[in-house]
Amino acid sequence: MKKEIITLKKLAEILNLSISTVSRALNDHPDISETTKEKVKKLAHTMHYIPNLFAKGFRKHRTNIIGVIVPNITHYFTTTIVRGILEEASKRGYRVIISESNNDVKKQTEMLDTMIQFGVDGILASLTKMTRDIDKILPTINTVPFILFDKVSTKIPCTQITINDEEAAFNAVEHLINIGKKRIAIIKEREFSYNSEKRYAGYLRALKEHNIEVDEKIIISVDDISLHQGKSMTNLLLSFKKRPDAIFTITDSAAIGVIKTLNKFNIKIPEDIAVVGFSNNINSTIIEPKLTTIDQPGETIGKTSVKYLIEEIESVTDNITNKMIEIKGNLIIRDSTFKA
Amino acid sequence: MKKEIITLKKLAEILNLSISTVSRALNDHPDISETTKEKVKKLAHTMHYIPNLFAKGFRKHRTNIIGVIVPNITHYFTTTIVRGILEEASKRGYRVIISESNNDVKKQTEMLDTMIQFGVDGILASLTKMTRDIDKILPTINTVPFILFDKVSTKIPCTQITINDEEAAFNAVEHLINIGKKRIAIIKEREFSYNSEKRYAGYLRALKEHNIEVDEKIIISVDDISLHQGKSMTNLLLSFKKRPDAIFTITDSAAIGVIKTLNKFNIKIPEDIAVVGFSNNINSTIIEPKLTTIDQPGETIGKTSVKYLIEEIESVTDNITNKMIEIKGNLIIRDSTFKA
DNA sequence: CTGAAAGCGCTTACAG
DNA sequence: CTGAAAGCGCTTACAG
Repeated sequence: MKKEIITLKKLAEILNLSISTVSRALNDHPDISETTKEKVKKLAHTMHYIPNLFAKGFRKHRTNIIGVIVPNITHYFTTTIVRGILEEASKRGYRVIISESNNDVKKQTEMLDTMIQFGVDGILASLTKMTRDIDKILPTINTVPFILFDKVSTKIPCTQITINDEEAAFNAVEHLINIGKKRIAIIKEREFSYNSEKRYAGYLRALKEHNIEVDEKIIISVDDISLHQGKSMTNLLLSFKKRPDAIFTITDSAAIGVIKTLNKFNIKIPEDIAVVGFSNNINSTIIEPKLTTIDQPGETIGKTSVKYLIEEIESVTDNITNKMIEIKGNLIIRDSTFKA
Repeated sequence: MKKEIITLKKLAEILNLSISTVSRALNDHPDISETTKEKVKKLAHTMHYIPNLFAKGFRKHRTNIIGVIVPNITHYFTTTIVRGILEEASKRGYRVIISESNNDVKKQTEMLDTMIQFGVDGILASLTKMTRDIDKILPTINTVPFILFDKVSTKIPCTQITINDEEAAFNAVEHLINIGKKRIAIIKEREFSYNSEKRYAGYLRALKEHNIEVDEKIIISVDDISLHQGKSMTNLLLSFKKRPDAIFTITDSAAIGVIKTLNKFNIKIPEDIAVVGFSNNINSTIIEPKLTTIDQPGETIGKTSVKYLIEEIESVTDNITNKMIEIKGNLIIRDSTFKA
């Protein structure tokens, strides 16, 4: 079933040229005459010559493969990043190998090792939730160009690409203030997470700049920021004597849980309680009322990550300065905060 | 910054052994004495020897890479398949390279070529919507083991893995009949699509087996089966004198459009009109009422595809019989058809 | 049980 | 402008 494989050697034999010349002709080496080049290229074309990229990569100590690790490939936002990565990588002649850590730190470490062993030219990683033992990751950073995106950690010395969490959250909360809300609750993550902390910081700054007192009671921290937690925390918030008039959650899924619960109790959104999420999931327009949220430009994050990674890979010098890149997220105002 | 690379040669020098012996020791060749093996393995371990898989693959004419092509990586169902593929492939020692065709036939062809050129051991593909010119795909099938999943085409002679579209649709429609519905509309795709046709066939069979007359008026075909089309086709259906009492759509997104429109007109679901989708998207539990639908076990489809592909890759004989594998989807009954 | 040697398909200094 | 040769890191028939 296998077709005969055409190699440089075969072409050389047919053309009565040396392998070196054929190789150089195909690579447009300036030393080779135009006539020879044409001859060689023509034959290569008609015989459907396909260079063996493995031999090439092996020879050049380069594989042109980028390794990508994500915690969960089924998250919509992640897939938009992946799309950006695939597009930019393929445009620049790189292939992409993807692994999913399933938020398992051990798996993540294994995958990093496997990728190194496999000979990827560089790695793009989004960390698992609980990546505390940075020790396991540091060795790989020193082996191969390494960049973090989305779920990052300042403890790891490398270039990191995130959304402008703090500023975007600030804008979201300021929007709530602008529509007249004065008692704004936040639902965030309890465990330290870069994104959650930044968004919380943005929340605090917005309140401060608008002289709104911070009330610890309506700052809710949960272990697992999910639709389910959004529901139960809303129940909690509704049980307070002084109910909030707006709820900002650091993810859309939690925000959807909030809306579902408010709907259940026939609480008017946004009049009684406004809701803002973060991510612009596909779900955010399925729920009624549609959710005001921050659109995270996943494709841009993916493309940018690839750009910086390839820069490191192809850089001739070894002294790379680590950068913190923030991609702008945009507030999308929908019915959950605004009544047309 | 690059660490020194340990090779077989280096190990051999240190141990005063030949490269061949070291290689064999590491690969547990029976000829090598236990003492030597131990010595070699110990040093390899302490020196963190990592075999160069590219050299290995190059030597053995095998890359242990599987190429995967999907039309749209952001679709939830696709990501669950991808998850299954990644898991099964990694378990069997294969890496996965993913490409997204964006439903562009030309891109799809290019990607197939690139993958072949890159030397993947086999390809797993889900086709673009309009893959009519099979000619472009046939050459690759003859070059490398090739399997289709999800979006398949009977015109291509290869093993194909799909959900049991016909049967699942039959079950869905029979369920509607069982809850007392007698005038069941279907929203399907106009252009020939394997999945759509199969689901339509299941619909017809269910009506037939229950002696319900087929009414062409409520068999709606659209170009693009989307939420938006779900909405407009519902408007159309509602304009009929004889309205349907149930709507079966061949995708969840269309079904969600249906529900949104019915909600808008305060039509009771499921009492006045019941709704069934197909896929079990995440969205199907966000919408109210929650959507009855067919759960497609994406992970199983992914794993099964990998299983059959690797079987072909590692098969010694060339005569492989093409199989049509159907993975069972399960009807998930929710509020859009059932009132507890 | 171990080693020398060939070879996978390519690139590239070196020589002419 | 072209060629012979070395070498990337590994495996494996062949020989001893």
